[in-house]
Amino acid sequence: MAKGQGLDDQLCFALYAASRAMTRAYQPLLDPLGLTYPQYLTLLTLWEDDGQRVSALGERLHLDSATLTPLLKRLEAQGLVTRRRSSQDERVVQITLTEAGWDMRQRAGHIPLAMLCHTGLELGELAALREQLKTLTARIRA
Amino acid sequence: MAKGQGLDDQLCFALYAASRAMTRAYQPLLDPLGLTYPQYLTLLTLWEDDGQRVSALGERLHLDSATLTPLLKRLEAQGLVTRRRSSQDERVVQITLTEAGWDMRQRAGHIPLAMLCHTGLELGELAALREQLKTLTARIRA
DNA sequence: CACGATTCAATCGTGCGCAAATTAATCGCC
DNA sequence: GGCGATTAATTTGCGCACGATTGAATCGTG
Repeated sequence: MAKGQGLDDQLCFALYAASRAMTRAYQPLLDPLGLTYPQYLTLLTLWEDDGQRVSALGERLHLDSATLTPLLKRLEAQGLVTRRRSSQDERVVQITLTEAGWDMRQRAGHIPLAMLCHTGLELGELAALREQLKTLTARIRA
Repeated sequence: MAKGQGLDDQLCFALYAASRAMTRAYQPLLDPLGLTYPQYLTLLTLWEDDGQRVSALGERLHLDSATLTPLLKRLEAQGLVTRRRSSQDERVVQITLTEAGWDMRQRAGHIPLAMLCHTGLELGELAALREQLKTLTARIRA
């Protein structure tokens, strides 16, 4: 049996397992807000930069419109965002936070710190791991 | 604006993005074999330990039977595994690799090294990152 | 101005991922 | 042996992800 071929030797499985564990860890915090994990990430993006078009959100989150369109419709149905065609360019749909969408920012404000505690990582460890993952992601995508 | 609240500050997003980037990177290698990424991980598990029951696979992969049952049916439809009820306990379904399932191990044998090259990581870096992710996963699940 | 190429979002089809409900078999305890 | 509790897998329903296609608006070039 060649070495490095087992499930537990694979970085890909460690990533896959960690990512799903992380998603599950967020769920008890997001459920009371009526949000899913990708919806929360989408709101994080909008809180940083409101009024983005769908394609810009997609570039930021690395999701395509086939994923975002229905997700944004669900956020709209919850009254958190509005979807409006640009008058300058009718192809473009701009996503804008509603009052409730901005309010959600406060309601979700405790989540990052709660998750930081949950991971049990020092701030420095967290930053180091995050940067390693970003580097890895950039290399993989290249 | 509070610090540590932005999308790019979140470890969760770095993990989420890295995991999906990794999955996409495997795809060109798996497509010719007719496998998806979770199917490949499932086969890795079976190559290590053939004849496992569905619940054992689930514990190994941290997937529940609602995910595995249809996935395993698709692997069975491709002729890579057989699903058979245990005669000792009719509730249990045992998953066994077929000849084609074992052959696939050779056909997929180049993938780990190819992906290692693709990440551009040294063996030591990879092992370190992998162990950090495992530790993180264990802490999150605790 | 015309018209092919491009861009943008939406749609369609497939395969996860997981909570909740279901069905069938086994276990435990009397 | 009988019967409620438990266990194993399946099914159902929903929300991502993503490749591929579509349809509409805009751009670019002649």
